[in-house]
Amino acid sequence: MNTRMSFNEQVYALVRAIPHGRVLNYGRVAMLLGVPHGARAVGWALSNLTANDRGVPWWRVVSAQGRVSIKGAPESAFEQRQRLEAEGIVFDANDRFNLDRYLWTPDLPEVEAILAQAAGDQHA
DNA sequence: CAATTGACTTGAT
DNA sequence: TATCAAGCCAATT
Repeated sequence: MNTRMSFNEQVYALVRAIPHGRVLNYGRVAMLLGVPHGARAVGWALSNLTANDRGVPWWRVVSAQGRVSIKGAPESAFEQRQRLEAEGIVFDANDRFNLDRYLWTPDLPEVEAILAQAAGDQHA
């Protein structure tokens, strides 16, 4: 076996595991995947999400500053905010929220299990 | 194989 | 606190 998932696929697998009402910033996703400075790569991966990848809660991935960040698509940014608010996340007057309060902090073993299972499903 | 592109981050101003 | 410039990375061309 050892069907290695591409970085993008690993990103999708991890994002899929983010619990309802919790969030993860781009940099942390990269870090959990073993790439400490791959934040931009994570953004690139999510920007390439298509209708086929539905099921990936992309709105739970935010900036390290506690704000939504979708360039060139104000509508999508608004949609992201609405989805987050629907899950209980409260924004302040500056369109920001306390990241530490909603940040998902999975254990490393947990992350590995998630990736391993995703890789397995893909194989099957 | 080099250049380009982005839903990022951080440190300096 | 708000801006700006430089790093950093995977995927695409």
